[in-house]
Amino acid sequence: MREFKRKSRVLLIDDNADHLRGVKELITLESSYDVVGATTSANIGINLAKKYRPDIILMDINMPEKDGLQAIQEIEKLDMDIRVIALSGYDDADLIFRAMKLGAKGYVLKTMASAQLIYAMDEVASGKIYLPTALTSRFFEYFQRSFREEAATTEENLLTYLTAREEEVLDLLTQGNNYKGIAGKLFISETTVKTHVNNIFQKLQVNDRTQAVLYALNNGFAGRRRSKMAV
Amino acid sequence: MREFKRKSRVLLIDDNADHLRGVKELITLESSYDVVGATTSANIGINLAKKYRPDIILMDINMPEKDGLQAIQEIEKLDMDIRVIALSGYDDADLIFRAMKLGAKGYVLKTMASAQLIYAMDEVASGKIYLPTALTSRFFEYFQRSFREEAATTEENLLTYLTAREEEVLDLLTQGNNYKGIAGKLFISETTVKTHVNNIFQKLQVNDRTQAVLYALNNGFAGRRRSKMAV
DNA sequence: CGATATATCAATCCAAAGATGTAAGACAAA
DNA sequence: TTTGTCTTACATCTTTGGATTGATATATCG
Repeated sequence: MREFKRKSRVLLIDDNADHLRGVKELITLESSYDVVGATTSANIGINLAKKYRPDIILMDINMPEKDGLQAIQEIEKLDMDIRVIALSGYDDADLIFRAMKLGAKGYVLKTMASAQLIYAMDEVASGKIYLPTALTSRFFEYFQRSFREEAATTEENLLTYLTAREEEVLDLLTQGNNYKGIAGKLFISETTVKTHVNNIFQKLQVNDRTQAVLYALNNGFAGRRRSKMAV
Repeated sequence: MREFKRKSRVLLIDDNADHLRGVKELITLESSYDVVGATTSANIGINLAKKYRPDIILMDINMPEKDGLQAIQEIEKLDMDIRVIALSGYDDADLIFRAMKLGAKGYVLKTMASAQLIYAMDEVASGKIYLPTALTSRFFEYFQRSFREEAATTEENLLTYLTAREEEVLDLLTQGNNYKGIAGKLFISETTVKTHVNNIFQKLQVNDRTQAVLYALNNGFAGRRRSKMAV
């Protein structure tokens, strides 16, 4: 089956013309890839991508004119099943993290052996996501650090002092309910809700419902709302 | 230098006694590791960890009594530089994601060759984070999917209708300020703030400040507050 | 058993928040 | 210049929210 697979079509985007030429030659030597375009401009590259619908894009992400990361984002938005491999001169954890977050299917250093680039392309062409082991380690260090910081602040958590009922009330607060709404949903009177809410304020050491909601969300109160990580 | 390195101390936690014994034998055969403990109970394991301070823990994460993930979390909280490698029978993306998020330094399938387990231990002992390539791919698929969904919902965003000043006001709202606080910080009168806030309510189609804040936080309003991903 | 914690409800009272309408000055685009 | 948007500001009125005090019923725990 493998020998009948059609060649994968590759688009190259790299503002360094020399490097662009080098990579192009390297890939053209590989019988399993066709270079359908090569440009030093991210914007032109995006247009070429729309036009030629390559299978894979090798994208330099350290470009002055337009940020390669932004270009990745725009290409992903097209939702055309174009797989982007980020090329970079730096093994900066933050860069790796952001590239992968934006949907890059691989991240390869320019200093790496050409065999590794081809291997990455093979893996990505077959639908996998490829990160060199060393970069995977870096990625995870960054990834875990961002959660360790969270965990640290979650240590002493005023939320633990809330009773079960108070948690229910707080949960409804974090959904934007007012007293009447909460009372209706819990089948209790509005004044009872007021009592609970006031007790919550005392325990969380806040002055109003907005602050209570913010405290809850910033301190691991799930509230069935999925959240995010800043880019 | 390598031959002078002291043996790494390993603690095994696996509720399956047979598997526990097998792994113990396997590791004892390796000259570079000492098994300092082996237990079928997560709780006992945590206590052993405190007592013997192993370098590495191999932790089964599919245990009925106590969740292995929770055990990882507790061990990480100890902050004793104990490196946990998750052992699991399943290559479930969500399990991998949560284990790594909680600080596991590796994730190895029980079905994998023993050589791979030893390799993972070698890598982790040397300070790296190790995930088999296949699992790395799974992890990233999960990782990227969680962001794609975000991007999708952020498409049509009522926040874009806000003026610059309104965004400033909303930002202060998401920090728990009341009218007086916002007026003071922006050097404008309280009535002006009221005007802005009311306009914000109209544009975001909400009824009160809490709902406005929730809308902002759930729709990519950065608000200089780092956020999280639910476990 | 008595002490304590929780959940329920009510009556006040004051402050804060929200709705609505109006309007003036700045500024940019048509 | 005119038009429109944005920012500022005020007055008025209604509703909601928050603080406080006190009361009752029901568990749970020692």
